[in-house]
Amino acid sequence: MVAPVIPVVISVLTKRADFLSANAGTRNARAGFVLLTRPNGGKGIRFGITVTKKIGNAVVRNRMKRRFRELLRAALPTQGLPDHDHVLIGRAGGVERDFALMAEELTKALDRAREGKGDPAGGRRPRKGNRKR
RNA sequence: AGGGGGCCUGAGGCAGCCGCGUGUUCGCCCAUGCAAAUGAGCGGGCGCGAGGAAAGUCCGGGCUCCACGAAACAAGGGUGGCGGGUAACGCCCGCCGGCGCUCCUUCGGGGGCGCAAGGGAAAGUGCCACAGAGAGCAAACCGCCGAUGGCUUCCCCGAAAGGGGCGCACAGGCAAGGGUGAAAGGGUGCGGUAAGAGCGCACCGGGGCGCUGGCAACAGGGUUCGCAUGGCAAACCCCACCCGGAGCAAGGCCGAAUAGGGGCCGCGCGCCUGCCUUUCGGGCAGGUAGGGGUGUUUCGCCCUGAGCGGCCCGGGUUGGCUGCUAGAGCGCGCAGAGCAAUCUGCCGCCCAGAUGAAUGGCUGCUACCCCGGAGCCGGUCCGCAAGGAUACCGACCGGGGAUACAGAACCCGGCUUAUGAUGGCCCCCUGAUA
Repeated sequence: MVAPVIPVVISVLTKRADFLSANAGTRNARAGFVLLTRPNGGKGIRFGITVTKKIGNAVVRNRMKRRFRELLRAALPTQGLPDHDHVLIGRAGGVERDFALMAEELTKALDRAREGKGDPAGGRRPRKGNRKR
């Protein structure tokens, strides 16, 4: 049996199925991002980042992903939920949002997730905007 | 100096802390192994780490697989002045002809800049809207003429017949001018004529045939023809030349849960009833023997009832590895050839290989622009000097602003499109003349 020097092992989500299942987890939305958390059955702390094409072109999306990685790198070893998948979904407000501000927001979102609280149950408001205008 | 335009360059730099991808090297540890070694992980050192467009995916190639005997033809697609460059191109360079603008002119022409898909229209078909009288074997609306023929209440001559004149615009002639149009059957001028017309002449333009120069596109000049034989080929078409298709999700390899397929071996494939079928025989349904599970066994219950077990083989889904970066490579290196594109030789260099996809976070200094300040500094100005002044320039201090377009995804050569600041060069216009 290997005795790990660093107890916290952080790995990256690479399978589409992992992202889809994370969708069913706890959901905490902030101005710049949405945090999804879901227990993964003893696979350690894992994270993933999703930025859709709606956010911008490739340069904007890559920059957002790099900043999110930096946020998670700083926060997960101490504040991450053990044996959970963490998925950050980029929102339009997070493109040039102040880094320190987003770090605070991530801390608060992780705190709420640890308490098991998410945004209102169901998470799916009745869709607006489908009406004919 | 100000304004406008074009081309090129350029794509901020340095440092600190934390962090990422990859290559290499060292160390530690783990797995397999007698060992050598191999593989995985962690840590340290060192090297490298997005673009001029990485973009759009519009052309041309390399590479890979598929198809194919060679070649030709057909079909389909593409290209289209000439020469050169190139691996190749629809790209690039040079030249030729055309058109536009502008300047000069001895009015013949010449210079500069720019634009363009620039083979063939007497091989054929088709089209030419609207406007206009007429648009393709031309036509006659306004107009001009009315010589010739015709008419004439007028005038003149004449005795009359008749003749002449002024007229009319009926026949007729004309296509200069007006008008329409993208385009109206060469242009300008003179002659000519009733009016006109290549009707005649001069020059220009054009067609045919030689000549000279040029590799050629073509140019020059000669001679001849008065010269209707539009435009569109980016409508079909004809001619010449080029092209097999698909793409790194190409292609190759590895392992193999589960389900299904094939082969071999071992055991089993029995019996009864009903139905179908042309036969040897076979098929279907039900039951039963048998087999399996539960259970210590009997009994019972459930499943199965013609297959069960073992070994091997190839294919699919998902995943991993590979292809994957040293090349038509790069160099504001040098020399040579060329007007140039580019090529040749020598020298130097190694410059991303990610795959939910590596460049980020925080901070300081500096670089660009604008505003303000202080006269401690250098110009500058005042003064003989000591010294003073601060409109302007630089340096200094303080504050503010701007930092674009955009992220490799197998790799090259182009094209197109996007793009903020800084330089450099050139052109045009206006103003000035130190």
